[in-house]
This record gives sequence, structure tokens and C-alpha cells, in this order.
Amino acid sequence: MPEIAELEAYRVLAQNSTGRQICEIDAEDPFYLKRGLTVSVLRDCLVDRRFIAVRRVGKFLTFDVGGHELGLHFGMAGHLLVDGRDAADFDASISHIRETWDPLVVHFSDGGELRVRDRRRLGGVFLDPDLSHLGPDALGLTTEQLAGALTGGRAPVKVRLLDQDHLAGVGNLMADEALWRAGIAPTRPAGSLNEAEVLRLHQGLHDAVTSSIRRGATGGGVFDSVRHYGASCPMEGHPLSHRRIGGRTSWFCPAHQH
DNA sequence: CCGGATGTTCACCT
DNA sequence: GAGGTGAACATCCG
Repeated sequence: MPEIAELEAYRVLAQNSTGRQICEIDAEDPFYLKRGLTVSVLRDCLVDRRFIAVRRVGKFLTFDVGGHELGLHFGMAGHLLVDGRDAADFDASISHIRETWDPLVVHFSDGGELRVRDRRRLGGVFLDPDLSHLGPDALGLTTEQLAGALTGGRAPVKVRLLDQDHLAGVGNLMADEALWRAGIAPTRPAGSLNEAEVLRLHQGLHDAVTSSIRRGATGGGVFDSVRHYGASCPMEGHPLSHRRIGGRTSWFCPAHQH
């Protein structure tokens, strides 16, 4: 369910894997290993080492083993499990997901394991991922950074919010919620926002990000719950509109988003 | 049967 | 170069 809130929950969960010695790697699906990575290279770089630190960069999770870094991306339907546990309070839905072939299992010498489950195989495993192209992280984003991400853009502001090279961590649901909170139409050219609107969008994004992280997951918020036909805006009751923007379904309120 | 789904990448147009 | 559209990836759900 990976937007920034899920990735934050996974980062916290993954703290349980630090300091533990890796004794074996299973990664039987070559498609899931990105950039020519093979399971034997993965084993060479990880086995007998320990995870020293776990970090989140946008929608990536990275595991430092000293000298090398394991990178995980969860695509649209990926989940992280550590010792058979998911992100506990917030990710309970995983228990309903059919267990087939988990694309990555890291076994620890203490008998535990770290596991990636991905029904749709849209995620991936990276070794020493280059994340330098990512924009500033949506968590802790400053107004100036947001302004920089939007400036000069002729694409719809929503497309900019989703562009990980300009702003890292925001997904489809959070982009809609931030724009809804800020009262800005998703189709507005990114560079057309005035100073007050950028300020509003920064506030809306901040609120959407922090509340979803507090909740432990994207979705479940006031606006997320109305993304369906016949729904009305929770702010003033006007029927919501939806259309595809940048290839993604977008919900917005035509009455207060301009 | 068909369309859509919290993501990314790439081909192909304009 | 910028931006748009649609396909692909694979699977489940309504």
C-alpha cells in the first residue's frame, strides 16, 4: 500500500532487523531483482553481514550493511514482514493476502527473517540504489522546497506532486488529499500557483502527510473515504468530480478547488 | 466480461 | 526539451 505513510511504518518495523546477522537470501524471481542484480550477487554482498541502519527515502527503504546497501521498493501492492509480523496496528489487511511466492526473504542466523510480499510484482529489489535523482522528501518539506518543485512547471500540479524526481514520497491518494485540503484544482499548471496558493498547498501536504503517518497508512482519512461515485465533498457537500490526470484517477471538489 | 487499483518505466505522439 | 497518453508489469476485486 505504499505511499509515504506505509513506508514510514515499514521503516519502523524494519528497525527490528538491525544488528542481526544475515545467513541466507532467497530471491527466486529474477524479474523482481532490478538493474541486472542476481541472487548470487545479493548473497555475496549481504550474507554474513548485519543490517547496520535502515532509512527511508521517498518510497524506497534502504538497508545499510556496511559497504553495500539493499534497496526495496514496494510498487503498488508490496508489503514488508519481519519475523512474520507486518506493520502491526495499521497493516492488518496483509493477513488476508494469499501467500504465493515472496520475491525476497532475508534469513537471520537467529532464526528470524525479513520478507517482502508482493501480490502484483510491481516492486523491486535493488543493490546500491542510486536515489540521487529523487526530489526532496515530502516529510519535512519546506515551503521553499515545494515552491522549487512547482516552479516553471506547465504540467498539472498533481502530476508534479506525483513526480518522484521533483518531490519524493507522494502517491495518488495523498496528492488528491493535499490538493483538496488546499483548495487547489489538480489540473492547474504547477508553475501557475501564486505565493499564497503555494503556502496553502504546503500546509495541505504537510497535514495530509503527518495525519496519514500518524494513522500508519494512506487511506482512511476524511477525503480518502469519499473516492467513489456519488460522493460529496466533506467540506461543503458539493458532488465530487473525477477524471484521469497524468494517467491516474483523480477526485476533487469543483466547488472549492480552483 | 470489463474496468480499475496506494507505482514506475518506456514507447510514441504532439 | 516538455508534456500527454497508453501500454506493460501481474493479480485480485467489484
